[in-house]
Amino acid sequence: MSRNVNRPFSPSVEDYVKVIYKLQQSGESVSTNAVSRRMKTTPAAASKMFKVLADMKLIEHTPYYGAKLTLPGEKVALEVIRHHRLLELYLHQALGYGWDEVDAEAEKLEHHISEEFEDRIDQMLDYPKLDPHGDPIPTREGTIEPLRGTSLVDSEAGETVTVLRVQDDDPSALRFLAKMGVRLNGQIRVVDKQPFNGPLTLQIAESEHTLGRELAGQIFVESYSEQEIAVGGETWK
Amino acid sequence: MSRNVNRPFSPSVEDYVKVIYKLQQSGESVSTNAVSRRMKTTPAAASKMFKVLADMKLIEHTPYYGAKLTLPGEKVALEVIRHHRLLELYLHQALGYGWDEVDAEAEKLEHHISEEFEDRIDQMLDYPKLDPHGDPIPTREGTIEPLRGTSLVDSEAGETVTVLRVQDDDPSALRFLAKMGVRLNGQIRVVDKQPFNGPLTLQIAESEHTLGRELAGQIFVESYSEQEIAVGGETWK
DNA sequence: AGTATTTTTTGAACTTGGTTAAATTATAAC
DNA sequence: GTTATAATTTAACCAAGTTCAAAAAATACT
Repeated sequence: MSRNVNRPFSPSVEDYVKVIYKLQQSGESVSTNAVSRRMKTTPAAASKMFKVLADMKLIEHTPYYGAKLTLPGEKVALEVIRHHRLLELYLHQALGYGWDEVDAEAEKLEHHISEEFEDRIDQMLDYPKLDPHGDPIPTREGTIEPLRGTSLVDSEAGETVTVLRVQDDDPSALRFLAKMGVRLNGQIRVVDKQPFNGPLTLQIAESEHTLGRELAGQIFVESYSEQEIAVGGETWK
Repeated sequence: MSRNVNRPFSPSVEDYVKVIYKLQQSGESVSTNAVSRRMKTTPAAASKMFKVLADMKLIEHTPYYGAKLTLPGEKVALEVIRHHRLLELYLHQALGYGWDEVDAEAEKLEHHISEEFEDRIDQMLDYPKLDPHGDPIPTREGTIEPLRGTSLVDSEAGETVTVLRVQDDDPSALRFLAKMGVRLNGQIRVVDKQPFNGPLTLQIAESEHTLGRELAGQIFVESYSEQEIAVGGETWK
């Protein structure tokens, strides 16, 4: 196993690359605007950083159009994301952190752990494949499984689905959903779906709840029949 | 417990304060030179930083003479040291890090863990009092027990002593001592002590070893009879 | 005491990552 | 197709933390 033993990139560079990676999953080319919004800086800062990243060959940047990661850039992003998701799972499993707490702590630590630390918690967790929100953990080698599930908003009334993944960025949303009974690998029956972008009525465990389109969009599911065995992230506080 | 919930100091400031704390344990006033040597920067950088720290009221600095921590400065230092030593012990106990490996990893993480993390590993470790090298772990409240033991070089031939503490800065020295059988809370019999700053002959477990004054100076012991129960850091890889 | 040496501080300059305001380019609207 | 608007980049500047070289102060030497 060789792999970049010394990560020569600053936390800031790592963060930009990570954000670009996530943004380019949805749309093709990534704009300075989109990046700066996510990073809570100004577009000017992102624009400058794009130049730095382009010099480092981590992105290809066509001025006024946007950027996309190079192969090395993608490797860097996946290494950071690997750290993040391993840390999330570790904090959850080993230290009892809640669903909603892991993201913030992992965010701070992801740039500062050694490969040694990464390997040890990976081993401790028995080489997990998913983080506590159902996101795939990249491999050491820099590969990653595709995101699983389709959005709950696309399910039809009457369907019963299994929760595979939940958007992890907003702690209060996570707490809200958890309180409602939403669990990874748990079942949800779509009782009703109001038209005109109205809320969904869901049956979770024994009780019924209504949920707005926005939050429902953050839950990714598969039809109940086609389940597989989940490998990680299946325990809860 | 209130305690400074947001640590508003940069990693750099925290590091300087920590180094000053350690240096002022031996000599009274701490010089920019001594600090810069430890931090592997230039005296100019330390001199600049002394001014910053003085403005922050973390140190009192008399130009051309030296500096010492204020009470708030000491609190900051002890908080950082608490993080460091808790992390060392956690890495050792929970993740199987070796004696010699914990310092470097803790060094990187100490500035980036939350109070939440600190509390959780503290609890996980059952509120330990000593780190894996026998150094006392400061309390949340910013107090610390005095360093235990007297240097092995001051022991006389014929004495049998218990190892209470070992200097932690040099990993290769730690590996060397570990290979020789030096263990926290282990016994050492001083068989002989050559004059003219010559080496000591030690009996550790069944075998005899010779050890130079320099390394012997890094081992802190107490006379075998006056032992107490050690509360933390007593297990080994 | 007076000079030489060492230590400490200061000043100018650089790097990284940020801001605000102005200029530039793309996109949308009529 | 010109014009208005929105997005992007550039320019000038700030702050933290560093370096190197020079100046200033303390210490040591004889």
